[in-house]
Parts: sequence; structure tokens; C-alpha cells
Amino acid sequence: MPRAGLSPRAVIDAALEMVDESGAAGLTLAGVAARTGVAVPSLYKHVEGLPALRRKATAAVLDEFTARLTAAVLGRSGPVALDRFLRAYRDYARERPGRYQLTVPAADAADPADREVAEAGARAVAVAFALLEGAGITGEQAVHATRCLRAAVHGFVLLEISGGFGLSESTDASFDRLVAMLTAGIFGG
Amino acid sequence: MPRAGLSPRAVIDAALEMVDESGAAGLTLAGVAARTGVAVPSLYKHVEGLPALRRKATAAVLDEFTARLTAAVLGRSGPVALDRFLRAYRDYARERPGRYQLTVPAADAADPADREVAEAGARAVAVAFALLEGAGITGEQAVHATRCLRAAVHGFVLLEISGGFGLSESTDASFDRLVAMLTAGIFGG
DNA sequence: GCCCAAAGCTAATGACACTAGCTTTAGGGC
DNA sequence: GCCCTAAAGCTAGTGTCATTAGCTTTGGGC
Repeated sequence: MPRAGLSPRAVIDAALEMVDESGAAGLTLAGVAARTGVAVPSLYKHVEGLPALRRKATAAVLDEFTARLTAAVLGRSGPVALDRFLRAYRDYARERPGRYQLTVPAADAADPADREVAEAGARAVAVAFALLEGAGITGEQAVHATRCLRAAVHGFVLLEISGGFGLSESTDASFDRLVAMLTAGIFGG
Repeated sequence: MPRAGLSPRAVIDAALEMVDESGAAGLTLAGVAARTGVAVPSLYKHVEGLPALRRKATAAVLDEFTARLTAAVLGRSGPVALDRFLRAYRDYARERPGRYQLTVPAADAADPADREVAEAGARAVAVAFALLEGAGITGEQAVHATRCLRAAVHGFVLLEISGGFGLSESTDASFDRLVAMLTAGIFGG
């Protein structure tokens, strides 16, 4: 039996591939094992089980996502930065719906074991927060505004990637409307 | 073996109880069987399997949800109706997070078998749509505005019920901010 | 009171996660 | 260059769950 040369990172990468193909709910150890050419129990040498693998994969996604958001707003500020932030957010979710879905917590999962994920999530939120602070919105106001932004764009992309918008009208136009509403709501209009 | 006197509706009700207690992901046939005092295969006399049960439960939730939304806006119009609509929406999700979570589709699940759910969902969306049409927003504009409303409030409550808002600031105040932003964005401001 | 359809059951299969405990391999120390 | 140990892999076994097949029982209509 030639050694597969696995590592925690390789297992996570295989998990991400699987999520891309089968959605967040389609992630299984059996699938990851098949993909890496190894028996299922061998995976336990590299990750501590399915929930842990899901956590690590989620943290990896959040880091990748944060990098995209950061790149999108780099060197911009104000409404332009907000526009680019929101579009980068949506583009990521549409490109990688499975990965994006991975980041939505399971509602009951208020598990405190999840420090790694919480921290990666905080870094993503910090991008929006910094954007607002740069525009002079600070303190509690920035917290509320960040939550509104995040909620609106999160809800939009979730509905979009799950086919929740049934009608035939262009979702691009709807998103433009949302961006306009948020821009006006944040920067006054 | 005394007969349990089950019916499809009783099975769905047991499923809803289970969802209330264990979350949408915690719904299992084994749990429903235990709750109804019956062996697991017996459930197949009343529902066609777990996915079908989930669908029927989701449709039931959407009907209940729609009734709440409808009651909240009855006899009101304009910004007041919108305010009441949004708060009723959030209140339902906070009261019954498991049921609300049940209504969020699985991203990959663009199954056309889901006519019952799709129709129940359409009835819920129609409440918001009617609200806007009554305020003179019609046609394509009403579609885009409805999508924005729905996305924003959906995203907010999902983040709220899953503990996604980490910071200590009041989520009530954040929601007020969102309502204000949406009201201004829809009715001009 | 009989009869049959529906409601219930047991048994069996297959996917999955996880644990226990074995074997093998590869690389570092001598 | 060889040995030895830790890590990487394995097989076997358990438990949970959904699902199917096919049996038994019950209760209401005649």
C-alpha cells in the first residue's frame, strides 16, 4: 500500500472540492476519502472528524472570501468602495455557492468550540466595518450599519443561489436596486 | 398492539414539534416515530419518506407564516404596513427559529418536485408584493423592491437566530436601523 | 360475523461516522 | 547502511439513520 502523502491541508482542499461539486450539505468523509484515495478511518489521522473538518473548511473559505473583499475595496473609499464591496461579495457567492453556503451556521450551532471560524468571520466583517469607519461612520452607528449591510447582501445572495427568486425579472437589476438603497441608506441620499 | 391512529397531518405536526426542539437539521424519521409511538417504517404509511415529510412540514410552516404576515398588515398601508410587516417577519423567526430555518432551501435543492412548497412560498411573497402595489409601486419596480425587502429581512433574521451578530450592541436597534433604511429606500426619503 | 384494506409490525439492506487495534512504511540517529 | 519508532495507513466492528419487502392484525362496512 503506497502511502498517499496526505496532510490536514490536503484533506481540507479535498473537502472544498467536494463542497464545490455537491454543495455544503454534500460534504461527507466517505467522499473525501474516495477523492484522496484513502480509506475513511485514515482521515482521522489528519482531522478530528466531520464537524472539525467542516469547521476547518469554513475557516479556509472565510479567509479566501475576506481576501477577495479586501482586494475589491483596496484604495477606494466612500460609496465607490461600498459598491465594489457589495459586488465582490455577490460575485464570490455566485462563483462558489457551495463554499458560501458552508459559512452559514446551522442556527442551533452556537458552539463555542468554534473559535477558529468565529475569528475568520470577524476578519471578514472587519472589512465592511473599516470601510464605514473610513467614511466617518464610527462607534455604535458603524455596528448597526455594518449589520444592515451584511444582512441585506447575505440575504440577497442566499436567495439568489438557492433559486429563491422565482420570477423572470433580472436579478442583476434587483441587485443594482439593493446597492442603490444601501448606498443611500448609509451615505445619506 | 393498539393502533396509534396516525394520519399525515399528525405526522407533520410531530415533525414540527421536533423542528421546534432540535432545529431544522434535527428532523429525523426516528425522532418522529418515537414521538408518535410508532415504529419507523410505519411512518411510510402516511408520508413518502424524509424529504417528502420535510417538504410538507415546510409548506405548513409557510402557510402559518403567511397568516401571521397577513394579519400584521391587515387594514394598514404605506410605511406603517411595511413597518408592521417587517417586525412580524422578524418576530416569527425569533419565536420559531427551527421552523423558519426549515424554509431556507438547501442551495442545491432546485428540485421541481417541490410544487407545494413553491406555491406556499409564493403566497408569502405575495403579501409583500400586495403591500407595495397598494402604495403605487407596480410592475417590474415592485418585483425589485420586493426582492430587496425580502433579502434584507431574511438575511437579518438568519444572522440573528444563528448568533451571527457577535457584538454586544442591541440587535433591536440594528433592526430599527434596517427598517428605517428600507422604508426610506422604498417610499423615498 | 366475515372480509379486506389500511395500519401496524419485524427483518434486512445500505450509507454514513466513528472507534479499536493491527501493520507497514519512511526517515532520523547511530 | 541499518535499525527503530512514530506516524500513516489498514481491516473489522458498532451504532444511527433511511428505506424496502413482506408479514400480521385490526376495525369498519356489508
